[in-house]
Amino acid sequence: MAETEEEETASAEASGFSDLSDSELVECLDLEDAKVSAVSLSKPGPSSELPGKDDKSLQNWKRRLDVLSPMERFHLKYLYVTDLCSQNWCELQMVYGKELPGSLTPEKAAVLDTGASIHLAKELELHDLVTVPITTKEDAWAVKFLNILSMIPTLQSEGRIREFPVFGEVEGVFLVGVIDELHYTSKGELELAELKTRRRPVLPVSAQKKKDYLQISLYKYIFDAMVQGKVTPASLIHHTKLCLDKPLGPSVLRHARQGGVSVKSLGDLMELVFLSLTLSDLPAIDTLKLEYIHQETATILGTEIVAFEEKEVKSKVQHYVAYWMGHRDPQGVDVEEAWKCRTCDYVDICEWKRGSGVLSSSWEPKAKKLK
DNA sequence: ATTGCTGAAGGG
Repeated sequence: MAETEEEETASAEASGFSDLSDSELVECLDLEDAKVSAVSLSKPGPSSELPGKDDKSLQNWKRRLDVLSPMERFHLKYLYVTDLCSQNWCELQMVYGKELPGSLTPEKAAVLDTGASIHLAKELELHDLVTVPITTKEDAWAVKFLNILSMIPTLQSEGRIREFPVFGEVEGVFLVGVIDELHYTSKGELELAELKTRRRPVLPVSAQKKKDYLQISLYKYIFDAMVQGKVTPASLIHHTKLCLDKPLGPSVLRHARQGGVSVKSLGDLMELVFLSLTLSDLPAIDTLKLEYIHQETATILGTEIVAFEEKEVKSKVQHYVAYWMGHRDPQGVDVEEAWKCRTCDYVDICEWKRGSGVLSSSWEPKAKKLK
């Protein structure tokens, strides 16, 4: 389907700041007032501050003042693994990122783009990419499932795959992510390898490493659960609200047939994936490896084998999930990590007030344009 | 829309 010039312009704008609808704007502003307002509504106070006087808009107003959990407020049914990782870096920054999408500085975006194309180049070393047009989220998940169905045998026969999709419940929240690389080592162990490209030719500071540990630990946690049959089709459907009876798009069906998979419905496909995951003799991930390379020169800056600490991962996730479920307010960084604010795009709107003893004058406030 | 929805990761 062809797009007109006008439509393309409109969709480009929609990816930026101006994308906020009226209701979303209200929701943002309500962040701090929500609880107070909810209380004041219970008494028949002066209605002059309410917009409109008829029942309908009053009800609307009330609904918006309801204390919604962040999952509800952002209309999320699941989270990305990298959401929790951003949360690990700075929870408030992550929240601002959700509220004001597309506000990265061009400099940062360029570094991310470089990283993304290095990853893409590595992926293309292993396989070709095929574009499959999709129209529904059911189509999107179907393509993900078809990828899994083709990748599992490839891993078992050739010993290496990249960009393996993972999904599953962790501490009450459903997580979706993509494992950078899985391969068997010479010892026959299944190793997860995560490549991190860096702008400067130096190893990351420990805060960055911790975030990367969390990322690959979550991947292992979810992957292991998948191959152990703990991620069931029922759980997947429950969290994603996929419609099994919605017919798959023609391009998806054609792609499936070309890949030798004869399925008619999404339900069929999910059952096949479940069987393939659990009956292909896939082991749990044995080792977690992080590799840091310099973007410009591809110099290896360092390689780390990370120990999987299940209890630590779980308790971290519990803490993060408490925010998403609305059990606690979001937090900014501790004073010791205030250096992170120096490169934060939201530094000039951030309301995180340092606790004891740090004056805002020592913060060299740096005006940054949000775009 | 009196309403709905998601490529994930990309680096600091």
